[in-house]
Amino acid sequence: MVITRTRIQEKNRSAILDAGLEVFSQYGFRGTTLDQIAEAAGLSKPNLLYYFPSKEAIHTELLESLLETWLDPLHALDDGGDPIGEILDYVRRKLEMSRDFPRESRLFANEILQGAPRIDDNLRGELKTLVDEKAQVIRGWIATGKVAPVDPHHLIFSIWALTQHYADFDVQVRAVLGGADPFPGAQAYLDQVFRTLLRP
Amino acid sequence: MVITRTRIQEKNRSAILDAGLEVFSQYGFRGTTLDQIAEAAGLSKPNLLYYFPSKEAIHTELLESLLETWLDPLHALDDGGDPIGEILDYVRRKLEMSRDFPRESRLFANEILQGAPRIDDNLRGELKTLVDEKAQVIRGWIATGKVAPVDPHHLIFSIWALTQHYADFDVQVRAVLGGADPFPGAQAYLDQVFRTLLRP
DNA sequence: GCGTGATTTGACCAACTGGTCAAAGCTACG
DNA sequence: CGTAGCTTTGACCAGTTGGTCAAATCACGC
Repeated sequence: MVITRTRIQEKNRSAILDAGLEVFSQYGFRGTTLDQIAEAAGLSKPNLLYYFPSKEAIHTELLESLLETWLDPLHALDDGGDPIGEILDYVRRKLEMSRDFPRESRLFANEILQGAPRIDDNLRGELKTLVDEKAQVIRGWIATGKVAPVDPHHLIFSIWALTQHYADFDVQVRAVLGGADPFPGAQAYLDQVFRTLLRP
Repeated sequence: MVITRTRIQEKNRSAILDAGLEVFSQYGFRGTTLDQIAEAAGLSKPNLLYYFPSKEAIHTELLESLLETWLDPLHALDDGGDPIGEILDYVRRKLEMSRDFPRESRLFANEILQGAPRIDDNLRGELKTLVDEKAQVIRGWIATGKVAPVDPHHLIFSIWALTQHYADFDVQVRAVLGGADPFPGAQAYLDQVFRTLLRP
């Protein structure tokens, strides 16, 4: 079954999703109102509900498309590549996502802070499977002496923490830096951290 | 002016603050209702408002007492101590706070995610001052060759990110680990990360 | 330019929200 | 005891919330 959509539908649906991302990522699901989304999207509230059946539906669609793209960089971690280069590339890609898609990062953070009520299954299923698989790859690299021995799970957590921090805690980081763009410095610092950590 | 309080006041005020911490840290300010707090505290809503003038007042009091204690570990970073030992101790203390006071960490994360509307001044003022001061201490250690050359600001950010991650993203971390306690492993991993990073 | 289906909206609703208030209940102290 | 002041609550209020609906408006192929 193919969903056909007019140009108007295309335009308004994406305006709503963009507005929803903006507001949900700041206030979380419960803290967001349909009126806020409607205003950000430049539509009336009943018009919102012509395109989406409920507030929940907007949030669900955002979360789903987020999860899809969120793990792409980890998927790309290649068993056959140069180990340290692969990991440093992963860090770079994740940091770029924090820079280019901070709202998506915050939407995810909000969901987790609330106890992940809507994506708990995904975390325990798809995510865990993927992480376990990549942890095995890293273990292989360690076994052959190409990477210093580290706990692969905590290594992955630390990459998430360090990169997402620059999106999720952006205001704090910029406040401390006096407003300067943190990303160039972050890139260099993270490179240094993981290079020294992983050198065998 | 000394505020005197009866035992009942003492007990109920702290029950409300505890309940508020529980709910605010999960749903943020806007996403939290007085009824939720009242139920968690085991009081009626009017009774809540007998002890605090408004929802805002509960939140403000929580944030203030949080900020006070949140930076204590950083204050303790001692110019005169053993450089690498001082930094590793700071990491340890911050990780212990994530383990023992995860709700406080999440309350703070929620506030920052929302753009820090209530603590922006504090971030740009007190926090920035303290961080700049400690960054100077670290720069001194680097200059005398006691610590490898790293960007001190990003070093501090990375300590915050790595330790708070275990509180703020607890459900995700445990989902991936299959429910196991992450903290012993985190402690060992973070020790390793900063030891290798900072060794001159 | 006309008609049909897509789009938009004002008016509306019940439930919930933060907050008030007067009256009732309770407690400590003389 | 008794009572003055502390504590608790049911009833209430105005504003907000997610969501509905019928009617009005619009866009597009014929």
